[in-house]
Amino acid sequence: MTSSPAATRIRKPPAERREEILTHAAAIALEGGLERITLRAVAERLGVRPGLITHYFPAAEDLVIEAFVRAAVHEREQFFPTSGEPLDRMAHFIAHVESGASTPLARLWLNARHLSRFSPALEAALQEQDALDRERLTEIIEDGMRTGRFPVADAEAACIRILIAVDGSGSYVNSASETVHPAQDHVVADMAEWALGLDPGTLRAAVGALRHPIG
Amino acid sequence: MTSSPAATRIRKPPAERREEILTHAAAIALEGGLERITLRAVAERLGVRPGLITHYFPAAEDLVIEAFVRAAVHEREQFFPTSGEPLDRMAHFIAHVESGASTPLARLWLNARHLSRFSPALEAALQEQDALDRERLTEIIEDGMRTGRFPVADAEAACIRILIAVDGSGSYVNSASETVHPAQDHVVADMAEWALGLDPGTLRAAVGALRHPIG
DNA sequence: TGGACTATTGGTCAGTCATTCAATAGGCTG
DNA sequence: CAGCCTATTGAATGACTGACCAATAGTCCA
Repeated sequence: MTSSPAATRIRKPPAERREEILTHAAAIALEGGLERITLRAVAERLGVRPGLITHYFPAAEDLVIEAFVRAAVHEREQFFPTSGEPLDRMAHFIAHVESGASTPLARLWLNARHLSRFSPALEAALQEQDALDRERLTEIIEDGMRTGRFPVADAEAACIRILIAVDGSGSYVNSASETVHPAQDHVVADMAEWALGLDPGTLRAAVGALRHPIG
Repeated sequence: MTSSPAATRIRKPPAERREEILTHAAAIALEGGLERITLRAVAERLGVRPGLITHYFPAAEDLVIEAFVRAAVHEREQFFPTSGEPLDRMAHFIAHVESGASTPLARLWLNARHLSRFSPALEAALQEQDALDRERLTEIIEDGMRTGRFPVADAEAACIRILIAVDGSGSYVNSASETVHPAQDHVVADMAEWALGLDPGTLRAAVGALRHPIG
């Protein structure tokens, strides 16, 4: 539509072009899955010839991995607020998961978790990103423990339990059907309450308060 | 090894051949993943020409789906014991998951959950199998509720919570590294205790008793 | 302004995949 | 034992994929 069939060749500084490629590859991965990141698909989106992608990423697998990392890093910012009370930060995290806003990311993780079976390099990248998530979440929990807000004793154990709840409910992200049971919608909040030693309903209330702020 | 290069052509009754194809396809899926089910791969395993597979499965996708179902159905029997006290049956289920015996199946489910993104037919089959698992597990829970062994009120909610724990811990099945935290090894038992309203340690003990029976 | 560096192109190649179809031959039935 | 039915083969096709490489042309610098 926009460009003429034989568009004039545009030459960009390597760093910028590489950036551009990664951005579009990450977008493709989020939209359609990591296996849709092909030299041709990325090239077409950029209005460029496939050979150019090979020039920047001699091994296509590396592009896939870097695109995954980029998407994971970028989306993480949506999850973890930088400041606030530990309970609110936890509620924010859970609200983001339960709202469905994290669906594309959940799909991507499911995708990567499976694909890592065939690619040790992707597996390594995935574990690194996993560790970063654990770090962030553990921080929040430790904050809450310091202030006495979270009665739990072992922050890492709680973190792992919460993340397993997140991954577990994220398993169904590709199942189109409606929720099987109402409990499913709030599993993460419920399990987090249990994992953190909070009174039942504490987190659900905090999550609700986030959605309908009073003041 | 066994067959001569130009083996004589063996003609089998269609039902038997079809069965054979499905069995080998399911084996391939369990070993290397659903995407390894190719006409050529299956044919080679059977000592047969690819065209024959097409003859029985005109659309390759159907073979993949049926192979997945076959593997899922077959493996389910390993999970759910037919008789015994509800607590023991639950413990058996959890022991099977936590022992690592279910690893190949967990990999397969992860695989199918991701692939179902691209195939509505696979997605339907997957949901059907999912429902069967829920049914089996819910039965056990309802049994335990009837006898007063499980204090929980909502069997389906408990079932969903337990399965989410299973799927959540199954997410890491392709991550080669050792366990990050000891809590990870027993998440399913711990979460199940919580979901069923059992005293902490009840299920862990029951699982342990299964592994080291006294009498 | 001219020249060098290299980003970009265009084309090729080998590999994998599913699908299609006419020809072949195994084994049951009359 | 002859003949039919169809399970099975062999080969070709087209659509993908990543990788490779020589030719081309932007853009910056001397």
